[in-house]
Amino acid sequence: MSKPEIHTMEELSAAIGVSRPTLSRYFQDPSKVSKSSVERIRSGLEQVDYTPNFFATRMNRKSTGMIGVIIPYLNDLFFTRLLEAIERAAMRAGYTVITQCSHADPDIEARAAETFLSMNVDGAVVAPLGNHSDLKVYERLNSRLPFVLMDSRPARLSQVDFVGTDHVQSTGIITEYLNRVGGPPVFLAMPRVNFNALEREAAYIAKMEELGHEPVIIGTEEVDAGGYFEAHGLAVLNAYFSKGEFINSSILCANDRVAIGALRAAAHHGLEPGALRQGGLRIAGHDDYPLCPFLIPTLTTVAQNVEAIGQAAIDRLIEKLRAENSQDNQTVQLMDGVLKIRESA
Amino acid sequence: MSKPEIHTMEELSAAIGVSRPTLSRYFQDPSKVSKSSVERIRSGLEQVDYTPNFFATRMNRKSTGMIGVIIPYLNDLFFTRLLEAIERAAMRAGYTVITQCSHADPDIEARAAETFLSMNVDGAVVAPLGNHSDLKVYERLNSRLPFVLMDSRPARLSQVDFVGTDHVQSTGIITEYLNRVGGPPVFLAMPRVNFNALEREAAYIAKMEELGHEPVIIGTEEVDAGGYFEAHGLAVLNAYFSKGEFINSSILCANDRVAIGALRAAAHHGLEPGALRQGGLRIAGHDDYPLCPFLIPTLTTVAQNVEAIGQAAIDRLIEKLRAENSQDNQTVQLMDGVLKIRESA
DNA sequence: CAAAGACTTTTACACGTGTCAACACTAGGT
DNA sequence: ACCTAGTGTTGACACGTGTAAAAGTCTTTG
Repeated sequence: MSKPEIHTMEELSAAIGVSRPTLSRYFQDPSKVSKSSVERIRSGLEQVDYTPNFFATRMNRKSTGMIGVIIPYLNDLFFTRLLEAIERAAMRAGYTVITQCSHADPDIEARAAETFLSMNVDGAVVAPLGNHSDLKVYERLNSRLPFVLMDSRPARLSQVDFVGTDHVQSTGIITEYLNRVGGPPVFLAMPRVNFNALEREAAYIAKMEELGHEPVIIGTEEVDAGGYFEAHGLAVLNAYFSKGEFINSSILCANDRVAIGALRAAAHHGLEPGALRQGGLRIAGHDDYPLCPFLIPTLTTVAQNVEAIGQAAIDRLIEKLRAENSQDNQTVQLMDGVLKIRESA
Repeated sequence: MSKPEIHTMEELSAAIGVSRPTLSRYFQDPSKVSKSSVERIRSGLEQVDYTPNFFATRMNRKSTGMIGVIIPYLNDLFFTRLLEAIERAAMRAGYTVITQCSHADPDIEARAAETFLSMNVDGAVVAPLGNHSDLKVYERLNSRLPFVLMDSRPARLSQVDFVGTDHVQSTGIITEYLNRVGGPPVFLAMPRVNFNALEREAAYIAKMEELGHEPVIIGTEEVDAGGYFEAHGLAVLNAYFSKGEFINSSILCANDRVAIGALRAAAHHGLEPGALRQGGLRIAGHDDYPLCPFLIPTLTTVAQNVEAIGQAAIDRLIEKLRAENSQDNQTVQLMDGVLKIRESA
């Protein structure tokens, strides 16, 4: 571009004849400057190429206007939906989101937390890694910042705000549904990489006992799935189907990605899971992964209210950082899951 | 934690009896400080809670060690794979990646670019939004920073480095394959939201003419798909299948997400696309979306070498920012696609 | 024992902007 | 023309760290 580059407010001040502090106030809130100055500055800015330095502006402000978010994986549409919900909510509230992905590595997660602290973010929202994460990282963030945990909750962490799905409810309704339409379901677990895996397992067991049935859990063993839940579901069920087991069962998968593998295993063995088959194979999932309506058959599942979880996490965070000194109590918000009945069960 | 918090190097200097400039050098490169001091600092740091202020450290350094990345969508596993590849490559090279998602909004994309400029990032990598993006944004970044475009390339943008897939080659080999095993394929287009959509269309047409066949393109019309490629493919093919059209054709989808919708449409009409059917319906995609091996049937496609694209983008960027003053020429790197033959075609 | 060398510390200034108190200015009313 | 109120501007200091030159200290070498 042909516009001359200007790098500091000082230069800009000299160029358009308005004092530097006035410019500073203009960039923060134009209404704090007289109309005549606003006009002069605005027309001046059209002649030159200038944007305030990001670091200098954040350095000695009380608030940086930034919220740090840590997500465990990116290659999972559930987390990307959650992230989008959070970014939208934060944007509406006027905050900038800085995202870090821990890539399933506790060291990276810890490093990201330190980065947020050194950046003086106004608050942090974290979706925990799971078993492998270092709880001290969360405690440290919680003690120094407005902090909210979401999606999955470490059992032994108290005094930390949490927003997520009520897995007792969500897993409960789908267990009940499967039991009603197809008999007592089997639970196809996923590798216990996060706390939700265990919560859903426990919720399944509780509901089954309430219904007077024996819980049956498969797939807890490690399978070489390369970190892909789909491959895990596929490998586990392939093994059982090959032996002729669970061919006519209702199978509740720990999440939709596992269920995608399960559907594939069924197809591979010529089985057609579905609600229309009387007494036959049924497969259901959990989460309402965006692809569910496009699978073959379309996947019955329980939807997590991702949008609400993201919004609530940001709402709670902002509530905390507005009332910094009030020592309010721990808040736990659990959203209900919604049954999505489709073809597969 | 019980460790006393220290907020400035000055305080730290007083606390452990080492001068502040020495501390500054220690944090940048411990080898620039004598062993005795290193030992003293290290043991001192274990007694207190201190991390250097992120903004202050970046403010008057020549290099911020940060690379800005802009991605159009998050809810697409292709882009998340690309992002992961980039993050890994950047991390290996010692750079911190700042990611911004433009959410398919050119205004957000432009704002993200300005943010990067105001942060003095060392370089920027952008996957363009597509038709709607403002080319001036890229030109501006390119004129002020080491800059690399990836994945999709605006036709009218010259003098900008690019890394992506050679769609003439990739679309060519799958067109040829389909033609060989199932007769001349139809091209199921996707909404022309990005430049790759057009490049693949053109490559398909060229290959068909080379083979002496009439190209047939469907699905260019807007369908109300809510931004989901899967829904687009489903809606378009549902309409044709209902009329009995293309029921025995080879269908090349513009990408795998469209193909997922296409598979669903086939299933909905009781059709079974697959290589094993002589002369029947075949469906293929493009990209090698991670779910391809789990679809029913598993999806034949052309794999983009995502890992290589990410690595090459970072390599090129670093090459540029190391040799800032050398006015080297534009570099365009096109990676070959690899045919992935599975069940669907 | 003195001189050279290797570090370290000190001193001083710089980065670009926020912030507040003190100041200058304009407009309105008498 | 004068005073006051109100608003806008300016000067001065602050934020936390990087950086370079000068001065200091200590160890090693002749």
